[in-house]
Amino acid sequence: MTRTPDKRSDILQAALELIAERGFHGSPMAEIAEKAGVAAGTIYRYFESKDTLINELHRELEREILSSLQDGYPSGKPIRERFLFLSREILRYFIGHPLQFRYMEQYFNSPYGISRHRERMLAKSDNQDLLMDIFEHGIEQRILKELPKPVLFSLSFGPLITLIRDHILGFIILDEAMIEKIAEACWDAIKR
Amino acid sequence: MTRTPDKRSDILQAALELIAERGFHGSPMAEIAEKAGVAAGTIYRYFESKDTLINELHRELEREILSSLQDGYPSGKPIRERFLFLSREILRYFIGHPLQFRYMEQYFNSPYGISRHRERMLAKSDNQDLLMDIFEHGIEQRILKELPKPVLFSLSFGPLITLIRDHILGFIILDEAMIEKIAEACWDAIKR
DNA sequence: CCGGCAAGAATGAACATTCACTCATTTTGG
DNA sequence: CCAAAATGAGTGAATGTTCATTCTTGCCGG
Repeated sequence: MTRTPDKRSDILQAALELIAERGFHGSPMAEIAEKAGVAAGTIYRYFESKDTLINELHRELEREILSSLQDGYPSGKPIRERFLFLSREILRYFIGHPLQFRYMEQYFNSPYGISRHRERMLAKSDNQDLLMDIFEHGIEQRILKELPKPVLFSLSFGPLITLIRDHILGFIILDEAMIEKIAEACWDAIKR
Repeated sequence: MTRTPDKRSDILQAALELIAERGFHGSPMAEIAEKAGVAAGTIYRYFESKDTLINELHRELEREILSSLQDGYPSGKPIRERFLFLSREILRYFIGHPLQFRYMEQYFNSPYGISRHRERMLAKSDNQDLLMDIFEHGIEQRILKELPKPVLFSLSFGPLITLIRDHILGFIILDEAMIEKIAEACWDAIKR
């Protein structure tokens, strides 16, 4: 852990690294503190509890990922192209950020993530969700299959999650050519 | 918990129910024992440790699921039909067995499952794997996309996992008509 | 048919450990 | 020189596991 003047960031970074590779329960506060180059008690000056730390870290990662996806997004282009852009970018982002992926996975497979998921699904207006927009218009224009949006979502992103995990665990290698083929296969799943 | 003469089964059943809904860490041995109508120490007459209990439960569930998938499998029929059969059956099985699904999910997102996954991926001959057979012949006969088998696997089963979870959490409802459409969408993802 | 008895099964209180969190004390920096 | 920041030993609760003790069962000699 390289010490910086910003202890809060050090703590978040240490938590990310530890939790990504050992899970929430394999990451005691004492160890996070040590990795961050900070005393155990210090964490509680920046985060109310372990739960708070975990949730705030999730929020920060989510923000980073969303902003990375918006970067270079071809708003004006056809639906197919926009969809392929997002699929490719998600694959690339997580392949380049395995810790973030492992953390998010842990998070979503825990009580934290499930309640968060619940909030999102029941939320009236889902902020600026690029994907929902694609699905909405894609169905209207008869380009996409006429399925509920959560189903379209699962068809396109379910495989990506599984594949990224297998890549990170070293079972397969996703190079650029493979990424392209996968994005297109996902498109085939949802297109009419 | 209904008491039966078979304490081992009682313990496994209690563990399944508790862990499925609260996770490994929300399920202390004392509580599993109580739910099984057994004293804490008794569990250790049947299972060496909590880890052993968790792994043996996984094995039993896996056996049940596999045997359920083999039941009625249309061996002689064309590849497309066999694939659709498996997709539908997996959806149906887990929709009818939500505890089993939640348990398996917990398991695969834990150190237990990751090492198990590793074993499987590196195993030479994967016993009688119906799916790998479909992929193998599908590629040969130019029916399926020419992609590595793990990729075909993710494309077909990644979405199912996500969808089953959303169904169990109550976010969507998968009826028979929807199951059919989903299985066909998965087929579109892998077919040439 | 009975009474006692040995062996396995079951019990649950006690133990050791782990871990999130606290707080009296020390260090830092302006 | 003092207020805010940081420290880390200490605390109490939770939990996996053990084991001395109790209970159950089935057998056997009388």
